[in-house]
This record gives sequence, structure tokens and C-alpha cells, in this order.
Amino acid sequence: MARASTTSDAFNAVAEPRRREILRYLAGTERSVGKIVTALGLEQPSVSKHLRVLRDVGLVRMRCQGRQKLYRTNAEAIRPLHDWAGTFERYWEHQLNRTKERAEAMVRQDSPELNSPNPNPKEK
Amino acid sequence: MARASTTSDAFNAVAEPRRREILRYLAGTERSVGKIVTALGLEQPSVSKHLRVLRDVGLVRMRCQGRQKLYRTNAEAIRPLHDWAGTFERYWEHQLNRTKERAEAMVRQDSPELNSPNPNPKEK
DNA sequence: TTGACATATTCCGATATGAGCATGTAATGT
DNA sequence: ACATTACATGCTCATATCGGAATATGTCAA
Repeated sequence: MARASTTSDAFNAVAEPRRREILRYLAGTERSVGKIVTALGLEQPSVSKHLRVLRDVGLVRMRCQGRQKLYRTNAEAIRPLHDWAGTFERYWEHQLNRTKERAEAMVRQDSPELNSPNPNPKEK
Repeated sequence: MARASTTSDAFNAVAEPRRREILRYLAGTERSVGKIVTALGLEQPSVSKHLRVLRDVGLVRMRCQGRQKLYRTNAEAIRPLHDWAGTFERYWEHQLNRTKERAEAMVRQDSPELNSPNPNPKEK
């Protein structure tokens, strides 16, 4: 076997920065593909492809209106991501709330990655 | 240019199912690489590589103890994901909270994607 | 030092993408 | 019917990964 399949679930779909931009742009409002293209400054085919992925995963809904298609973010589909991340909430609450204010200073010392998680990920 | 870089931020790191398993397994507890290998039934090199990615992004912390290295999930790094997803909360609140209890039953009917977002993503 | 144990890294092959460009398709206007 | 508008797909290229096997590195014991 080779690379694990991707673009088949919300986690992967959201891993793409452009797709996150699109999701945000389409949150709460219906927009045509053309609108997205001009608003985000992307190539039309590129936008169509990203929308395709987002649709397959259920992150956006589509509606036809004449010759244009209106897309809208389906917030419900983002919920599982929120829930997943939320399962770790108890672990970050611990580290911060315990010692309160004083802790803040210490935390900033012991955990520099908090502010710059990965200064040089690809460095050789 | 070609494919956009990946494995450089938490979103991409978390897109891998195995990495999510590892994060969950290491949540709140330090474990050696060997423990992870046997617990999750993965190949040792594979685990090391995933840990490498998770470390680069700051999702896990590492500590040396003798000849073994103890890893632990850094929940703080997951917070941004939670926050990001949370920005869409207002859009799903609307659809659910309005009609309260009765709504629940209806929602389950109207939004099958919640349980199976994409029954057949790759189908031709 | 030699050897066993615990991890990490490298190399390889197969596949998955994303971008860019060209083309296909559906709906509307004349 | 023909041209135009609005998207969607197909194709190629360059790159990013993942898994697996082999190997390198590091630590501790005898």
C-alpha cells in the first residue's frame, strides 16, 4: 500500500488553507462560484475543484440558480471537528487554570512552542 | 509551483487518522514509543515518523528517560483547531436551538450527512 | 569494547494532490 | 442555431506523503 487516502473526510478537506478560506467566505451566506473567484483571488478551476472536495465531504451545500450555482458552508459538518478538538479541552484547562495568574509567566517560559510551534519545520 | 506544502501546521498533522489515534493515546499521559507501537499496533518506524510530524507542529512534547523517549500530547496546540471550528458555531446554533427538543428528531431526518457525511466520496 | 535494546532516519515505490491550461457542458440571450 | 456566460472536468507536471525494509544513532549493561 502507499499513501493513505485523503480528501475523504472533513479533517483532510479542512487541512487545505484555501478550502478554509472558502468555508469562511461561505459561512452564513450563499455565493456563486464567480463571487468566490473574485473575492479570494483564485483561479476558477481551482475554486471548482476545492468546492468539489468540500461538497463530497458535506462541508458545503449547493443550489442551482439559472446558470450559476450558489454554495454555502454547511456548519453542521464542521461540528465533528469541533467536538474532536473539544475532547482535549480538559487537558489544556489543567495546565492553565490551576495556578492562575502566576502560572501564565511560567507557562510562557516552559512552553515556547505555544507561541511559535514550529519555527523551521522543513529545515535540513 | 505544485502541491501546497503540508505537514507544517496542526490542521495537516491532524488530518492523518493514525496521528489522531496517537494524540488521543498520549493525551494526559506520557508513553514511550514502544508503548505506542504495541498499543496501536503500528510499525515502529511509522510511529517515529508520525511523532516527528506531531513534534514539529508542537502537538506532542518529548522527554528523554534513559534509552527511551516519553511522548505526551500537548493539548494547547489543539486549541487553535477548536477555536477555528468554534467560529462556525453560531451557524449551527441557529439551525438546532430554535425549536429545541422537538427539533432533534427533525434534524436527524433532515441532515443525514451528520452521521455519514459522504457515503461514497470516490465513486465514479 | 561488545552487545542488546529503544528510537530515529534514509531510501524506495506507489499514490494523492494542487496548480495551470485547455476543453467540455449547461443555461441564457439574440 | 450561434454566441456568451458560468462552471465543471480532464490532463500534465512537480511535489508531498505513507508504508515497509534496511540501516543509523544513542543509551545502558556486562
